[in-house]
Amino acid sequence: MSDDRLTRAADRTQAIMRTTLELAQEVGYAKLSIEAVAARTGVGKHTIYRRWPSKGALFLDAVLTPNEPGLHYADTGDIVADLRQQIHAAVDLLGQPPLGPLYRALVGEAQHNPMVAAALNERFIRPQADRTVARLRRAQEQGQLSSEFDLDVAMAILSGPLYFRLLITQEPLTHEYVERVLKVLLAGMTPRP
Amino acid sequence: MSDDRLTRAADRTQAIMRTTLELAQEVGYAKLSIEAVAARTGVGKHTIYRRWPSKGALFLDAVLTPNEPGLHYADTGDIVADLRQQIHAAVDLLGQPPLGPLYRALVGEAQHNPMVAAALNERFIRPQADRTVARLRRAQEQGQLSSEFDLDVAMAILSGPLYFRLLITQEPLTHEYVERVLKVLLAGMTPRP
Amino acid sequence: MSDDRLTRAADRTQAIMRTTLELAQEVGYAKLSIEAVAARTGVGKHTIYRRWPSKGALFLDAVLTPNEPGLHYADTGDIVADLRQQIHAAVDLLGQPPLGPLYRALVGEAQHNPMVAAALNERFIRPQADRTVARLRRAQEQGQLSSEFDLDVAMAILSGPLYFRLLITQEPLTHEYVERVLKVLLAGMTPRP
Amino acid sequence: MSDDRLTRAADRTQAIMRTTLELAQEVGYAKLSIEAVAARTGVGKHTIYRRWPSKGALFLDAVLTPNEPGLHYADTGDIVADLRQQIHAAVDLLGQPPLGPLYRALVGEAQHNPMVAAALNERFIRPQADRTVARLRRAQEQGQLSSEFDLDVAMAILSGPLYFRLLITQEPLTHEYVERVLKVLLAGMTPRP
DNA sequence: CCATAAGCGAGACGGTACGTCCCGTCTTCTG
DNA sequence: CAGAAGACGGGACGTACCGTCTCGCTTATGG
Repeated sequence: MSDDRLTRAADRTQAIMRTTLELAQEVGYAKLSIEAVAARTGVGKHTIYRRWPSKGALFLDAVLTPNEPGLHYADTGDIVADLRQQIHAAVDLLGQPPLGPLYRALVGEAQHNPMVAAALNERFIRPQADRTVARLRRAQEQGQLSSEFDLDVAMAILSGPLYFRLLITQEPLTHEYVERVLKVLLAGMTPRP
Repeated sequence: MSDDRLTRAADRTQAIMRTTLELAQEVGYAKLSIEAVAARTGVGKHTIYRRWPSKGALFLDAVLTPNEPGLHYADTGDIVADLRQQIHAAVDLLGQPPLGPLYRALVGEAQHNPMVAAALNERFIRPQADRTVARLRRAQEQGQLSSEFDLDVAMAILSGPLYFRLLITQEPLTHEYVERVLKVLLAGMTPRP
Repeated sequence: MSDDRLTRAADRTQAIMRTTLELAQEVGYAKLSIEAVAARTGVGKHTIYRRWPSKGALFLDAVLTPNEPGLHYADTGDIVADLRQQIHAAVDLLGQPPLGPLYRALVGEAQHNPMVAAALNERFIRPQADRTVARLRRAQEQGQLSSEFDLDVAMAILSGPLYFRLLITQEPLTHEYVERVLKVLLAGMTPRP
Repeated sequence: MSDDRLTRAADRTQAIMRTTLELAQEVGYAKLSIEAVAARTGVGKHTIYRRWPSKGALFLDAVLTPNEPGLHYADTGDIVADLRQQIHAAVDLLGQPPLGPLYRALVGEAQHNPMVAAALNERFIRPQADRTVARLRRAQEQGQLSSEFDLDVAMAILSGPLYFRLLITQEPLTHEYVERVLKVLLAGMTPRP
């Protein structure tokens, strides 16, 4: 049956991605090798190359598949509360193992590999950015934000400092930090009386 | 003479770094190899390994040495003008070839290699951050900024969105973009009447 | 109908052998692959493996099937004329393309693959050797050869130098050469007065 | 010292050839792999590829180096005795393990690989053939052979049937067999009264 | 002012992994 | 229901670099 085949193929795909994460956590992305993934999964190398064109593509898939951003963005009616909730969730997700280091490596790889960069954007970055901007726009329409406020930039100000810490200064990503960022953003965000 | 010797050694060091940049621009950092750098420079591999412990360290040196941040931060008395000037300079430097792509690769490498991350911070990121914060502090002391304004976060809000574009969404880095960021930051920055 | 089926099967068998010869002539036996034969014939690999256990067996079949030795050995009554005719025919067959190089490869393969060696003997070598010896025996019985003459060795002296040239020194196989061999053989062959 | 270096290199070369023979005897030439030779010798693959361009070339060297034909051809004054001695020595060498099977494989490889064929001729076949013909010529000059006797063909008649047995019919190579060949050859060789 | 050691180019070396090819087996779907 | 299509685990290919290691050859003082 067709189901069987898909299932079997899917099983292997899953198993390979699982091993990839395992090995990446053990030895780091830099020392990860397709050879080792194949060996540990008990799979021929070709079975991997048939599915992914490069180590980067495999790693991207392995990291993002279990972490596709949820489809909804909380909307309690209170834009500040909603933004706060989201940014803290991001800190929890990216600021610590297991995803943190993997995600850092993924962004690192994206600097060398345009295909990875594009896929990362499409599957992870843009969806979340779009939902954030959409939520902001709703708030603006409801008069919670001044009408000339720059929503795209607001989104970038929420994300940018977080990535700056994560990738550049590599200091620990804390809730306290994003709270401070949020506070500054809010200062310029709320409609002046 | 000792001078000669140092000069000779320095010459080689310079030559190797020059070749490294050349090759990195031709084939990209990922395909750069110490073997190729040695061959093109006309130097034994050992001569490279004697100076740098890894490809990452060599690349970092090659990229940063000609781009150490200047020692001063403009201070015209007008904090807004000064910040604007700096951020536009950063866009000019990082937002286009030749440095742009190299710098992206360098940050990418820093995600896999803690030594590179540390050196990048020490030689490039922190000095500039410190000077920015110092300039902000001066402005605050002069009453141009509200006294409870969060200077570290302000600096991160200037840099973060820039890096977010450069590394994550990989859209072109424009002056118009940083101008918009600056505008939002200023909204929360100036002392409220 | 059963006829159809057999015909269909035979067609495929023929087609596979034809492709095998084609490819062997194009790329040489060493680079011949069952994969390529299957692909070019438009046949599943399994269809080949169902018929032949190995590349060697397939190649043997492909080479020998159109070249099974004829059933008769000329008998004009003149043993010298008959031997001469046969040996020149052998030179024409094996000493030049298309069969020459294929046959050399086949003998080469026989050195690694006992099954091929056995089949080669059974289908090609022994039949011809037997007929040669039989023809010699008839001549001996008719008094054209001295009675204590060693017929098996005579056969080997006719074939051996030919194979020596073909396989070992790899000089061109000429009619002049076998003529000289024949002359020496005849010197020890004819009954001394 | 230069000696050290040469010695070191020669040591490795020797070790690799030794392992090659070992493995060839264990698994056969067909299943011999450069990978396995490298692994068992404790040597990088490149160290083998640096010395030999192919498995065939390596194998040829490994087989022939310890078996270069001696420089002399016995000359007791009795051409028959000398030929007999040589041909029996050949049977002893090629007709049984360890060299027999290896040599068969080598000739097999020569059918696919012109470089191997050429080297085999140059290092093993031609030297012996030349010495045999030279010995025959001496005998002819001394009147032991009829003056119009075909020396090249005589040599081929000594070697050919031996190779015919070894490579084609693959029957055991016995002293009795070559003795019978010799006898027929002698019949046409000696000057007729 | 020469002996000596340090730096150097060259590149061999044991390794690891690459990405590809083909093996022979197995499964699926189609004509 | 035989056969094409091709996925699969496996093994080897030949290549590219890794980082370490001699090896002779400058060359430039320091005894």
